Amino acid sequence: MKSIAAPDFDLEKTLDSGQVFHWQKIGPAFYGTIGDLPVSVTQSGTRLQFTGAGSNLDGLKPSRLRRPDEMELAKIVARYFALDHPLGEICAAFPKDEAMAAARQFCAGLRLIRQPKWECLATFICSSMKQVAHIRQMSQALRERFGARHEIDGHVVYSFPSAERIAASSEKELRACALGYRAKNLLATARSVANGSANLEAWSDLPDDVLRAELCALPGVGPKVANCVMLFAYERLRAFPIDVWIERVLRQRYFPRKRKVTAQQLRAFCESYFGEQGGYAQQYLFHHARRGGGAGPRAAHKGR
DNA sequence: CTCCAGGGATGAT
DNA sequence: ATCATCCATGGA
Repeated sequence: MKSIAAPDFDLEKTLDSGQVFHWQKIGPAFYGTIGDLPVSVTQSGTRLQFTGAGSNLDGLKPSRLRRPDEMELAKIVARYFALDHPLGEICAAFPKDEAMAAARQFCAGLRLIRQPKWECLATFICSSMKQVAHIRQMSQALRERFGARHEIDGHVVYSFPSAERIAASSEKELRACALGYRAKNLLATARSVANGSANLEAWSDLPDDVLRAELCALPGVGPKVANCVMLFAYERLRAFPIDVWIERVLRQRYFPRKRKVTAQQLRAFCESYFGEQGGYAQQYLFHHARRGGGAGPRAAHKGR
C-alpha cells in the first residue's frame, strides 16, 4: 500500500461534509471511486494510505483506460482531495467573528474536493429537498443500476454513470432509483450533456457569472445547485451556495433579531463579507451547523 | 404519527 | 423583485 503526506487534512470530515455522497467507511478505510477509478483511502496521522488497483469482475466491458501506476494514483488522490490548497492561508483570511471561529475550529482539516463535473452536477440535481442520507441512497442506486462495477480490496464499488448512460435510460428507470420529481430534470440535463449542447468541460474557462448562467439554464439547476457545482467541480472558491442550513446560520448569527431579510440581501452580504474565500467559509459553516450540534431546525425551540 | 430535507419551475401580486 | 404552490420520498 502506497502513502502520501497529507498535512492539515481530515479525511473523514472532508468525506462527511456533504460534498460527495458515495464513500463507504468500512473499518478505518473509505471505499469509493475517483472518477472511474476504484480507490480505498485510509488516514493515519498526517499520512494518507491508498490502494487503487482493482479489476472489473462483472463481465462488462473492461475499461479501456489502463490502470494508473502508484505514482500516477498518488497524484490523482492528492488532486482529488485538494491537498495543494493552502488551507492555513485560506482559514487565516476568514472574517473574524464568533461563528467563523467556531466553525474553523470544528472543521480543521476539511478540504474542498475537486469533483468530476458531470458526477457533481448530477448528484446535486438530485439533492433538491433531500437530506444527505437520501442523496447518498439516490447516488448509490444510480451507481448500482447504471454504473460500472469494481472491486477494491475485496469490496464492491460502482462508478457514477456517464451522462450518455443516464440519457439512454428512462424517467421510469430513474424514478425506480427513488429520484421522484428529480428524475425528469436529471434525464433532460443528461441529454443536454450527452448531445453536446452543454459542454461541461469547455465551460471551465468561463467567468463566474457566465458559468453560473449556463448551469442555471439546465433543467433542475437553480442558483443553489449551480453554486455547489461551481464550488465543488469548477474550483470557483468564492461560490457561496445558500441552502436551508446556511440560511439559518446567516439569519441567526449574522442578522440576529432582524425581521425582514430578503434573499437578495443575504446574497449581497455573503459576497462582500466572505469574499474571496467564501466557498470554504460556507462549507465550514455548513458542516459545523449540520454536525456540530446547536444549529438544527429546532434549535430555537430547545432550551439553552 | 408529523416534520423537514444542501430547491427549482411556474404563476400571481 | 418577492411570494405561494407544487413537486416525491424517506430519515429522524
